[in-house]
Amino acid sequence: MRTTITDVARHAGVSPSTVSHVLSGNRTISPETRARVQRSIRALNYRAHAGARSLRAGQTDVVGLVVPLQTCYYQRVLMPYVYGVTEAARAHGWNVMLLTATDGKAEIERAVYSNMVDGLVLMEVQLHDERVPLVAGLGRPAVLLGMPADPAGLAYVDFDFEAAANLCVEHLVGLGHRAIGFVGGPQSLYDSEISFALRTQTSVAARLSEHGLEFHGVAAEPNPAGVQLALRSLLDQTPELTGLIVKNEWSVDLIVDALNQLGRKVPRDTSVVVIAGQEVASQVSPALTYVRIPAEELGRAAVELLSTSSGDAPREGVLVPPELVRRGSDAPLVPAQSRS
Amino acid sequence: MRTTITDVARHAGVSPSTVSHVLSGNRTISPETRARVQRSIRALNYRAHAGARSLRAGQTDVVGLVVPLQTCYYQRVLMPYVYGVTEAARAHGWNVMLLTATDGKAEIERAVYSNMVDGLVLMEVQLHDERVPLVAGLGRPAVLLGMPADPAGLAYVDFDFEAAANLCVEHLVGLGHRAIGFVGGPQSLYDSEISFALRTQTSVAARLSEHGLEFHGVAAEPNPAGVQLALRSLLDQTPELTGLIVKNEWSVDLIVDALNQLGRKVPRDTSVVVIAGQEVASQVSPALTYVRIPAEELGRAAVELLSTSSGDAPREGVLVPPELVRRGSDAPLVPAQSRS
DNA sequence: GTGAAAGCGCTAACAA
DNA sequence: TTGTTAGCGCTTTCAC
Repeated sequence: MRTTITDVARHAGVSPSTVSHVLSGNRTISPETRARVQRSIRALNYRAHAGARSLRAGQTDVVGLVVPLQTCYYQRVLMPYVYGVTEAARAHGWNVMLLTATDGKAEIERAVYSNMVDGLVLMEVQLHDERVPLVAGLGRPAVLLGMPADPAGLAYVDFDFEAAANLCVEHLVGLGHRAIGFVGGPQSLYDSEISFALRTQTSVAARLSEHGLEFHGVAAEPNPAGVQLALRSLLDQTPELTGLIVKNEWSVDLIVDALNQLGRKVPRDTSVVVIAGQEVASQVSPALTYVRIPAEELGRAAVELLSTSSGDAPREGVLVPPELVRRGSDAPLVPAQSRS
Repeated sequence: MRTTITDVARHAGVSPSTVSHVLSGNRTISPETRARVQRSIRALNYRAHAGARSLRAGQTDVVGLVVPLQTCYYQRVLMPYVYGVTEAARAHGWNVMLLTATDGKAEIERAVYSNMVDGLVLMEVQLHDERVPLVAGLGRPAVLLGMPADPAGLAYVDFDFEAAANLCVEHLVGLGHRAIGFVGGPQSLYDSEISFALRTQTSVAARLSEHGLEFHGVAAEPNPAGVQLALRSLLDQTPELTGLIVKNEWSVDLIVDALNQLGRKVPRDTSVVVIAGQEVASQVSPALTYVRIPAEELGRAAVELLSTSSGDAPREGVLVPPELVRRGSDAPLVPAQSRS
């Protein structure tokens, strides 16, 4: 049998409402009574029934985390976001329910309409994401972890991939490079219009063009063969490339190898700058110059924003600015004829 | 205002109990009434209030997934398990609540005693895990995703790491290798007695000893420097090694490189066999001979086991047998003097 | 085949 | 400062 608030009340010799108020703290209780009740709570190991509480209070203290897990190979990138979200949620006294929306909208609707969650955090937001208008119409606090083309009045948090792309271009151009290539994620990311993938690529192209430079990009599938294929095709078509911007979590540990196999030394022949999460970038040897995606912080920020979005005012987005860390895979351009 | 069962009843011109029975299906309802009610449900977009239902029914249809996320660098390995668990849970009509037990037992107790979850799946089980006796005493269905020293009557699912270790040893011995080294996970895994880490290492040592061979093992920290350091120290102490068994998710993509840098070609000088999840092993170039850890299947199996553990009978464990896949990083031993 | 009504455990408005 | 009580939305026994 469950321990109920009535059990505690009986044990402490008070009424249930007194116990309730000791718990919630919104009534002045005499110190003695409070102490006695708390002792009983401890003694009986009492916890309020979450269902009853949510029925009565109309809120659950649960955040729904919507993660489309079907993109299997993307999983290793997702975990730090999840971690950030759950940590921040706990700090607010909230629990996290995993909504792996393979059926897309249905699961979200169910969770909200059946009052299982108070609010939502959406991960893996696409540029044109059908979940965004759906969630916007739900009338619940919701935060997008990723920037869509139209946030529909929802708050969002994202890494500033445009600025990151620009930073990479400026860095390489500043080192004298004029022929700069781009290695992007798997084609499927672009097909499904995953927000960051498109934004990064577009910005690289735009900023190169501002410098009067051409854009040379490839998509690389998430495996060794795919990366090698992509690199080869890129360098076959444009052998004069001396700078490489890489936004592809799966190629990071392969890129230097692949370049070596194509007869290019890093950074002597080719400078490489990577945009990636820390856990990816820091695994690699030799250390790569990179722009870190602060996944965990982004997850945290999403929950913080959620805690603010109870109001009805349409919320704006937050873009976290990038920072470039030099780690030795980049070097000033040396004219070909003067190389040792 | 929420849509309630009473709203639906009114809309359909029946009583709430009729609606309830249409939903649950445990009463014979005339086809016309059923159709009318279902139309109303559809029309009003009705979903039962999860809290009310759990209050009344005494169950939540929620599974608590206990993931100690604090071991940050371990995150990339965890996701496939999470995926398997959530998929299988959905198939049972269950939701998944993420319990990132940084405070260990407190969060588990809270979730159970406040009736937020019907059952538990524990990940990252340690050999002597304080959560195991705790959960065993909770009287709720629970499954361990990992084998502890004493399951305390709880069901568990795990990969058969002993068998995997044996398989690796036998394979290398079968190829003629007599000096075989072992590269294990970070020291912290052994310190916290993470079950699989200890079991693997112990089994490798035991099986080697059965063949009259010595055990030479190192722990490697999860970064390039750590792996190189570990390998160097291993090969400094035992330069005659020609076979290497690797159970370290972070070194997989570094091991061949590191061996090259130490002047050893794979598989000519050194044969390498890896125990790792697919998403790790398949990312590497050149392809490594490996024993795949079927993380997703293990997650699924845990939930299946949970669906069976409603009974009170103490449950037994399931060990999933390993399989070795040859991919080219191993070769028969060639005596040193006959090498080209 | 269907309806009325009690009660799951909790909170808060109302009483004292 | 504390107790009494109604009712959140649902299921299910009991009655018809």
